[in-house]
Amino acid sequence: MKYHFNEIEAKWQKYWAENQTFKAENNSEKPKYYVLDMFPYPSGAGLHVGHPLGYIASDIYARYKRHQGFNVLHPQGYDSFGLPAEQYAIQTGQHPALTTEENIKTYRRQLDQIGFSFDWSREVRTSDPSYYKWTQWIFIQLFNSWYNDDSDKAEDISELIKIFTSEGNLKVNAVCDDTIELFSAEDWNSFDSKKQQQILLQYRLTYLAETEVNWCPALGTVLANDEIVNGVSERGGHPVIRKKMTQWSMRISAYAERLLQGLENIDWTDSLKESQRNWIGKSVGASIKFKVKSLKFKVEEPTTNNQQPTTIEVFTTRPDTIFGVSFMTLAPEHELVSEITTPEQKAEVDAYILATAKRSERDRMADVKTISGAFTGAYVEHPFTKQPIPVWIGDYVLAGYGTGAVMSVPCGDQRDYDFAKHFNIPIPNIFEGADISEEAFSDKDKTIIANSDFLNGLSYKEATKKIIQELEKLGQGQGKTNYRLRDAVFSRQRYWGEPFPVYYVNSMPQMIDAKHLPIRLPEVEKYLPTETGEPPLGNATVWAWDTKQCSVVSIQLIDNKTVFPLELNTMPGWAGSSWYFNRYMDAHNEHEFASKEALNYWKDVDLYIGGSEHATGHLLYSRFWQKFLFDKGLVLVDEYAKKLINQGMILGTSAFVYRLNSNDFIKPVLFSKCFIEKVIKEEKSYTEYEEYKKHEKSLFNNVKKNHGVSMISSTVKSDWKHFSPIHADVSFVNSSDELDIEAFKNWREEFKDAIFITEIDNTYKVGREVEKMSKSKYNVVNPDQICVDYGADSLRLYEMFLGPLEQYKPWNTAGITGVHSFLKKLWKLYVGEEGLNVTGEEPSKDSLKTLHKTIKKVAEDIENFSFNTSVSTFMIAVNELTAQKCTSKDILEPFLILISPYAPHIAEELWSQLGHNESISTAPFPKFDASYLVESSKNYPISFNGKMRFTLELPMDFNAKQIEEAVMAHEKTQEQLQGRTPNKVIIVPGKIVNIVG
RNA sequence: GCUCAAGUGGCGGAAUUGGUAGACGCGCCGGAUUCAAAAUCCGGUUCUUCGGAGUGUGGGUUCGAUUCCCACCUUGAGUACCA
Repeated sequence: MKYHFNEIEAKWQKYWAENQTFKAENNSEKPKYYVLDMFPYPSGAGLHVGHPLGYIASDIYARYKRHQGFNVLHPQGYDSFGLPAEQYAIQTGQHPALTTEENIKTYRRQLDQIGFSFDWSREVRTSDPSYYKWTQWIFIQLFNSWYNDDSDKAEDISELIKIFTSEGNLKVNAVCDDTIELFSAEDWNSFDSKKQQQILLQYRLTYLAETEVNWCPALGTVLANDEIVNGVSERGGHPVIRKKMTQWSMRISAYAERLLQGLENIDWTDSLKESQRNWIGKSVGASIKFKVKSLKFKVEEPTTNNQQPTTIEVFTTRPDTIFGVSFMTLAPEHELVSEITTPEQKAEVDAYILATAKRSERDRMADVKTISGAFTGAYVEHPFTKQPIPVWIGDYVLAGYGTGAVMSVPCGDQRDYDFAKHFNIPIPNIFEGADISEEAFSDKDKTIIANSDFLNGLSYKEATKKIIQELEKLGQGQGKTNYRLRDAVFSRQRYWGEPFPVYYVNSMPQMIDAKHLPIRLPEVEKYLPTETGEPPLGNATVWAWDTKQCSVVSIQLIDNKTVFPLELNTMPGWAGSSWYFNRYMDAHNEHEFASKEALNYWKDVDLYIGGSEHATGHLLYSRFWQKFLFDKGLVLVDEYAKKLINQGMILGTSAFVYRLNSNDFIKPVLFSKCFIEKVIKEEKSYTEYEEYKKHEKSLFNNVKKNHGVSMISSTVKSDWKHFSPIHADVSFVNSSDELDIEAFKNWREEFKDAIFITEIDNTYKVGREVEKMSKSKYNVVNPDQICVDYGADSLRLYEMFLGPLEQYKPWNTAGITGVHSFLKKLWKLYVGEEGLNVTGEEPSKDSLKTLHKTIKKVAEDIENFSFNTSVSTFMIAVNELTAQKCTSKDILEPFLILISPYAPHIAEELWSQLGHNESISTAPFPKFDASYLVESSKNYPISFNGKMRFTLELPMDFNAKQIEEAVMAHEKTQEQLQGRTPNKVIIVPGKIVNIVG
């Protein structure tokens, strides 16, 4: 009986589906274990061999945990809202829901054929109304919450209203907009409803605000910072400009400190935690207020009735250097710029602002070295020396960070230093013993302050502490911690996303009552923005909220009395993926996003596997939402994933043909790899060069003869080095790098008549290079064909065998024959020509040893996520058992359980052939017994000065003295020593012998 | 620039606490089987001037270093005027 993998795999995939083998129950005697893969977006291209890598690893772990007696939750679903389906809809008119449905079908078929142990009964899709109902619901909870810094958690907005009603906002310690005005209870109660709503918006965890956004005109949408790469959109590479728009934002900044601290308690990779720390960007320093002088030496008289002079607030991490301030710099966008600029400087300042606004983010980044700025004509007063300090604007100061203003200390900050040099601003030195003639001195640890009044002689730490005290006394500053983390824009001008459960009364946003959710995505004629520049939902005809009927009605009924316009933006991609891991616990609950019982049972994800590209997007936002849900008592843990592993990317091995760049040939001329290599060698080796010249001659003669080219012009020869490598589809190339010329010719019209300059043996060899796997590089390898040719078990084993899970590694289909023939050997160990080979025979000592060392190694490997080494271990074990002619059921049966997480189909089949009626999936993992590994002797490596020269078999129970005697008496020892007496003999019993001297 | 990974045969990689470097597989070479091919099986495969040398380079610690320390080089990823 042969190993018919296709039949076996189809049979067991059907069995698992029909018997719901991997369905997880929400209550069980067994301990729980939750294994999760990062949410896939079902793209139209389907899976390539790189995608399942993480899924295979998590599947092995999930199956292993079932063998260990855990109740395993291993779900899968789709992050099915997103831009590609929408862009396809724009191009073809096909509804994104249809495209998405088809893509999901393809994905599902591909996933099923690899034999994953997913519990498909819990599948979720973010674009399904029964799912996004709860995304909308969470949005409403965020809207109805504010962040109380005193209790350090989110609280209900009704609590805040109570405080406002009874005592105003003077004592409220909340995370809110910076521009909040102070009011008393009387003020609050006298405000009209609109004003009250405006104020509350400044506190809510999701709020509507005019924000400067990254607007991409080509896509007609706003992009998040992490969707922009090098100043252009990540998708499509379109230019991005800055624009002010009214947008929903998420007050993630409220959670900055907790998101940072939370990293200490989770077992995620260090590089990922580091990225999140950088992204949160905590810096400790002080905020300092500088009073603006209208005239050069006089503080401006208060003009408003609140009796406060205009001040500029700065954030600095070096308040200790305050006596080194020689100018102030504001971002050109700073709101005080127009107010403080003097009439004489107005023209210059306006021109500068205009120039910087025109420059795209990309331009600004491209030339960081160009120093530019303008003097406003205004001065501020130094809080201690009372000296005037000129105020400049410069685009090296970012409006979005800190207060958008810096106190410039050129002696201590390189950018301030460069700016001062460029504009001839004085650079006072306030550091003892520091040389600032060439560059700024920014070493905090070596700082000793000088020329700074009461700070003289102090270190950075001492001076910082002292100056903050002094600033507080003056009421002009305090210690402050700043975070780089910005509030996240939550509006997208797109169609294919979650609609907001929001309508507008008197231009103020109102939440639709949760009981009317979901608010379904309306139908539209076109998926583009409207002619007036509104988002695609502006095309919807039935998109207004009737507050009487509590339903979505035609926009023609809008009267702004009982029928109001609905929000036209949709939510971003990260909305649905920020909480899906909780939904899997209770995927079909219609009354709650998940029941208390389910949440209490599963609690959190024990193992989360996915790509590191989500480090600062999904993985930060989802932690934020989880913390919010935790504050509201809706989930039981504030970090949802205990352990997270990043799988590395599988890279493609691209194939290249080399086209000669010459106009002398009408047809493309493609050169085989050997010529290219010779060209490279040309400069290196004379003999090679001569040989190559001979080649060249016969080559061109050949070209002339076969292709009727009568002349080779001299330009061709001078252009000889100029080849263009062109990607060839890897499916035309065999394992010896030979190109299927006919297939290549038929591939694309332009190559139909191409002239191929082959190797001497008439084969055409392609060049190879490792690159990211992508359609455009024609190096994508599809798992479907591999499953047909070698089977899913081979694919699973091979993906693991390639190398460590976390590493980047190139795919090479040729190598799969190794694991495939291993599976055939495994099969043969159990099944012979006439049927099953397995007997009730007593196992041999050697076979027991093989089994138990395999149990030990495989268990350790899985615990350490070292799946590649397990595959080697299986190979070794099968080689050994075959050599031992092992037929014993006592060995072969437990061995199947070991391999079942990796190659589940073959394991199930052989398991059933051994007479089991139940699936192998929950068979208990074999127990390791160390007694089978005890050796009676050890083959000692005998080293001389650390170099191993020979080995010597000695009894295990020899002590150091006996070993030494045996070694010294050995003839090879004497041979090595050549009469010398060793200085020292190091003996580690059971390990090594090292003779020194 | 900064942060984080990683550098081992022709290739993917192994060596878990410092103790026989190159396991396992691919590829390649030789052989068996076959009319032939595929498949299968067996043997070999770091380099070598056959003394040895050897884990990116140069130092160091140690009886002993792929493993620990210092400096540097290269590659990849992330981030970037963050005050």
